[in-house]
Amino acid sequence: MLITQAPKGTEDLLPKDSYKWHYLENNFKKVCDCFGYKEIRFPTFEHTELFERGVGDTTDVVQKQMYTFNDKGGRSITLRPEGTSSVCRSFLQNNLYAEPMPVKTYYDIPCFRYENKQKGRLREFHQFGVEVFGAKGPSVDAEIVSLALTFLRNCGLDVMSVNINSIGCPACRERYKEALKDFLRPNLDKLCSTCHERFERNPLRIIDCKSEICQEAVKGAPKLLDYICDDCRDHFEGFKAQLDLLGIDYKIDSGIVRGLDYYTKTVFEIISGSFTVCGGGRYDGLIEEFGGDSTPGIGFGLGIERLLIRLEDLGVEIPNDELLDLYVIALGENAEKFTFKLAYDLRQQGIKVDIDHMSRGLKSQMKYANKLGCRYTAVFGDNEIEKGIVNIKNMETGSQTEIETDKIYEFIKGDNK
RNA sequence: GUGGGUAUAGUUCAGCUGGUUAGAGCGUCAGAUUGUGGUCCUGAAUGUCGUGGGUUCGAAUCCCACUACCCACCCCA
Repeated sequence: MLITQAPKGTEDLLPKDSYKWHYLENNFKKVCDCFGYKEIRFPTFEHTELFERGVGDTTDVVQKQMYTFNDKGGRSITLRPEGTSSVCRSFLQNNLYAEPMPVKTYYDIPCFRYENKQKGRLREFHQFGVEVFGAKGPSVDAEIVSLALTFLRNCGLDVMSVNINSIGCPACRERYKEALKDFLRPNLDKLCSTCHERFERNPLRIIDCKSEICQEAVKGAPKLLDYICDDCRDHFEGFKAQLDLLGIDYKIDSGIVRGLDYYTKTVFEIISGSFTVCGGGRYDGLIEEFGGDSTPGIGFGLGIERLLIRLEDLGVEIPNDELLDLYVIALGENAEKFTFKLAYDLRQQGIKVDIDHMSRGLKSQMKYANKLGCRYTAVFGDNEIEKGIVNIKNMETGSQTEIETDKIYEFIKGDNK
């Protein structure tokens, strides 16, 4: 049983669906290219400590969701739960800080988190991401949001909202935490048990607790935005101004806290339906945390599976541009040999051609061609081979054109434009 | 990790309060007078009824465990 069952929370990508992924991947690369981002690739696993330090060892991700094991050399290794930590590590290891700033990168990776499977939530999931280093002004913040939106819109996603917030720098957060605790303290006993525990350790989380009691207790609580320092405030105002400049609609959602420790100042989410399709923010202290010189950074992660689910729910058709140009049908043994060679020659020239491998009848081959989806079919029997002339059928219109066999390449190429 | 639901052909599902050879649509394959697909018509194949155990003369149907999926919490992409 186990051998015919993929591990929980993993999914196969089947041949009939792969074009969808290719479409999104190509689209993302193209958009990143237009925005001046270059691809970075890095290992699937890292030293466990990288994520403990980067993501934060009090976060859920690190505490209970990591795939961690000891390798044969006794090193503690973890399958990456996210991309940012690795990119920062690579930035330092490869001296990318010596390159012209800002350094703008993108990636397309699988990530791993051990948690309960649900729709749009897998143990191995895939994300597109972007990370920028060295630019501290708010225009980069707006740039990556606009990049994500451009990509999503190009994919056909039009139902979504952009929610933004600022969680300030560590200094403002400390001040705010104290204010929040002062506000909640009188009602401390009324909070739900988890929030009771959170009170000292991570009071910010109480704000978006779903329990009704806590929602009630949080009403009228001080807002983080009112406690951020002048520098953080200026940055946030600048961020909003840049979004306005681009005509991007957004909502300020003071509830966005994000579960990864490294975020500072800007945080944002792009929501569609019930999913956070894209989430990210600024992490100005992370490179320093890893031992580098203070370098601002910002990025986002975008869930591919979630995006695909949303596109499907909304009835958005992903175009399939991987269809065959030509399906060649052979009648009889002679023709099979002839078309096998013909297909090979056309394939050498870059035409997408397929042929029958089952020795089926004409009708079956036509049906097969139709199901595969192809632009043209050509039927070869002894007649065609002898005369060197064949009928090419346009599968969309049903019309046929008589052409010389050695003109097939020109015919299809000419039509490709 | 916690709570609830579901599990029947490739797929979506039907199968009444346990009773003989478990059904349908879609899909697949093959035909429709030996050279042209998509519509229509005809026919065929396919299930240890999620896995293991129990109750019973008898279980797809009732009970338990396990596994997977779905939903909520938690968290996040």
